[in-house]
Amino acid sequence: MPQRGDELLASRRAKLERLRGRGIDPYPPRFRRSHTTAEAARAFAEAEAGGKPAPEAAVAGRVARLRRMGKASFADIEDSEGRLQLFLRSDALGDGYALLDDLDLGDFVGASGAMLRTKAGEASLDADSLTLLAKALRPPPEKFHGLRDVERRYRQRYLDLIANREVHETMRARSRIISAVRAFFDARGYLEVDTPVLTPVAAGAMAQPFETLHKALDRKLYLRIAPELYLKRLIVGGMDKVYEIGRVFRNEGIDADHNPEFTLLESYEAYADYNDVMRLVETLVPQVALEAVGGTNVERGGEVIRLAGPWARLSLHDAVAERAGVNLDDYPDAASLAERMRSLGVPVTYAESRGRLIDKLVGTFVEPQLMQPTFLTDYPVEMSPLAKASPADPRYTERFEAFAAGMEIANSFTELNDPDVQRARLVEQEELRIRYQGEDLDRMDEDFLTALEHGMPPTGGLGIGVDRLVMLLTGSRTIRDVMLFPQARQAGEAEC
RNA sequence: GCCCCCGUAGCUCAACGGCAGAGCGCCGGGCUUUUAACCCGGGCGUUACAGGUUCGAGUCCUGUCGGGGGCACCA
Repeated sequence: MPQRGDELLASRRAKLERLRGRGIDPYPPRFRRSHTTAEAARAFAEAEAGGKPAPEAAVAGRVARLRRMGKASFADIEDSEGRLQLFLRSDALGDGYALLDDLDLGDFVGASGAMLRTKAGEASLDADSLTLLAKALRPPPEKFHGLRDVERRYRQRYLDLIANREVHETMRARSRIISAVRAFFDARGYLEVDTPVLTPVAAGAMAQPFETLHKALDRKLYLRIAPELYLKRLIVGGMDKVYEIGRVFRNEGIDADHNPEFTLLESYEAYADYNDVMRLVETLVPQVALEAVGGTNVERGGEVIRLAGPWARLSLHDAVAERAGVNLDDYPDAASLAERMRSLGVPVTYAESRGRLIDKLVGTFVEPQLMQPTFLTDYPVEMSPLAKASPADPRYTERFEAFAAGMEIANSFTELNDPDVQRARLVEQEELRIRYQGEDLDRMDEDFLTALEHGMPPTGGLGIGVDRLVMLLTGSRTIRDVMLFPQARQAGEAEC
């Protein structure tokens, strides 16, 4: 099947064969570089400042630009750290200059020589040898406009990385953020653990799971939607402070801040409660920001978001009363609340539970306004089956979610540790799912309930969406920009 | 799952229903300090795919595929 652009590929293949004909291996096994591009430039600048002779260097990278003249040329090569100009002269390279005839943009080369400042003032490597390290058989994206095609940016991320250098910096920031989060928990004596990704019950959150099959056991398994219930088993077992950073999978829609697989941080600390966790979060986020992006202020839509704590605290009840004008206590059941929301113009059906209605109310009137970091606290019990009820008012729980830039970034509660109450709450959720969503999936994790019956100490738990934290700290507008290989949107699977 | 928008050269983009174009890239030639190098010459294309309307379709219509945005879903 002939492809478009065949001539371009044929031209590169012809060069490949010519090189082989000249006894040049287009894919040599190694090249020893003495400096990265950035190191070479730095060493040169230091030598100049100290009045020392220009350093020798062996550098390597991908040819990003090529300015050919008759007997002298310039090639800009790129590695992960930056770009360096090679000054290639016929009299310095001798026969090696002929390599330029078969060199294309995108090829990898190595070069050695002394650093030199050109007439135009650019630090360059005055090459006395030039070696082909890998021939590129396909052309790189256009050098000036870069790669704009969103589909290819994500599906062929390597092209995006070649053409759009800022992607490298976002991913480095992501790596620094995760390292800083680890360092934060490690320094506080938390143990990092790994719990199962393949699980017999899709529990710990409400999302739809991905299913798979274990052949030898002939058993259906689910990719985890949250590590929560396993981490609590560890608290039961006496591991008092644990955390996990791992991938979870939710079979739900894809949009600017949802991807089917994403990275979730969860931590649990025995003898802590949700107030302790609030202090943890408002310490963690600014500290990570400082270490990973160099400051605690980030910009979002022209507004400066100040991450330094302490953060605002606002009860969900008061937030809804203030911003939606609805006193939740006046609408104790789903039907009356749905009626009230309709009068506010919120599109609701009567086939929604009270918890879901409140969630919609908060999502419509409260969350989008929470630009500065805010803890929204004391969620209604219907929305929080794993959280301990407030002793002062059992209609609410000791739970908070943290918002910044209008985005949920953390969820936490004083964990429910009464096994009988926990069972009753989970049974209630099962009934709601069957009644409102027609879901027949068994979500009861009996082993977890057994663990609770062995006794779990009072515990404060936390979940943070790591990708959203990276979005917040890097100013990214979509979750796809902070994940290297986001899921393509793709319409539903073929029906037949 | 629903609604709206988009798909043209390798890349970035033009083209009133009337001969498919430009810049970069690429190919040939020139050039020993360039910076999106420059100069001369060359369009390299199944206009996503399949049908339809029309004298004539990149453009209008239907469907399919892919993408983007919004809604729904995500306790």
